[in-house]
Amino acid sequence: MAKDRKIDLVILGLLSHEDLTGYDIKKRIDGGISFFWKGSFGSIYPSLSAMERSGLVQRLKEDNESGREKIRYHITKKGKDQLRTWLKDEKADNDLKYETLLKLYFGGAEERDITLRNIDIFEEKIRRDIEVLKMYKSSLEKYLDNEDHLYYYLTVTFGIDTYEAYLKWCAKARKLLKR
Amino acid sequence: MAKDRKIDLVILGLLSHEDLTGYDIKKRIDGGISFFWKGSFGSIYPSLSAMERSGLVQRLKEDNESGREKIRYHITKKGKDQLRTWLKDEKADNDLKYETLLKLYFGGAEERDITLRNIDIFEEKIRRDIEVLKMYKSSLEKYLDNEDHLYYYLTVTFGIDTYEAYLKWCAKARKLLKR
DNA sequence: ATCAGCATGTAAGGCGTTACATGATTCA
DNA sequence: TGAATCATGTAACGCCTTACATGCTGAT
Repeated sequence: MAKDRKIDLVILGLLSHEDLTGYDIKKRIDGGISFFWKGSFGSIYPSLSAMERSGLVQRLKEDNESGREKIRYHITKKGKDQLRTWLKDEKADNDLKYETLLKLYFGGAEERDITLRNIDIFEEKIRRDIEVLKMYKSSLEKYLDNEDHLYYYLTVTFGIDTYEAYLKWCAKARKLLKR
Repeated sequence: MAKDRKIDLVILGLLSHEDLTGYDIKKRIDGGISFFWKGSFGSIYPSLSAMERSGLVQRLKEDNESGREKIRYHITKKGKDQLRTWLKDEKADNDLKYETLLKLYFGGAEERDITLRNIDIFEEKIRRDIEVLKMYKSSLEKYLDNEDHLYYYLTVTFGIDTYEAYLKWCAKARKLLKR
């Protein structure tokens, strides 16, 4: 039952780049990292409150121009230390749940057409997603001398490379199933 | 809050191949499908009880040779229908959580050596896992005329192909980071 | 005026893990 | 005789999602 709220680390990581509101954090997660991590408001806001209580992040007093409620957070020294401790920790679980592969594995319970259709759907989704990643890639390529951008770039190329492997596999699988 | 216990489908899928005990099911999950799905006793046994109550699976009366407690389950007609309905359902969420990529993305908070080390660890794990997959592959190749084996084979090649893409990416990433 | 997007948060509940509890059997 | 494996199950608890609740702001 070790405390293992990965969302905390995601938030600390994002805050190590810039000060952000909970809403901003959600947008950052939905943007560049959503293909390998997800997060909802229902986990972000409680995490921010908890981390504020334990001194990992700080509320910034906004020059409340409007009166609109908006809480921007800043990472503290303690928060940065926690982030670095996690980065240095050698264990990392990559927890993959491919429902598509599950359906493929149990495909024998239905007609082949069903499996072929499921592969098509998977492929279509990947084709759409890879386009987005390629756009990210080309905009990141221009600033590889920026340290952070280099890291973003590497995650994006990871995505593109694996997605391309998926697409090649789809073609092979289709061929095998159509025989 | 839609009921969405995927473990139920995993179990129904496995039972569509053969009658199994809860313990057997755990072994099957840890074997061929663990690289894309996981499951623990704490979810398997409650799922079996629930599915028995709703008539998706049936206990088999063992010719209790020994007296040793052992409950083998059989999938019912209703269970098979549920499995097929799921296979035909076009939505499939492939939920990937790569903690390694998260650490990579936030790598800027530490020295490059840390990131390089994390890539090494990732690569070592993949190299080990790909060997296992290749063994599965070569034993499955002999029986591709068997419908079920064809499906197992396809999931295994999916794993091998993507893992090979990971390995290529590791080399590229290392090169970029060492400049 | 209306609607999309900005912005924060809570409540209920589902899913799943880890740890625990228990005991039989097989094999060295 | 002791360890590994077979075998079933429960309890506690953690994490997260979905849905709900609320209200402001900016653009059309």
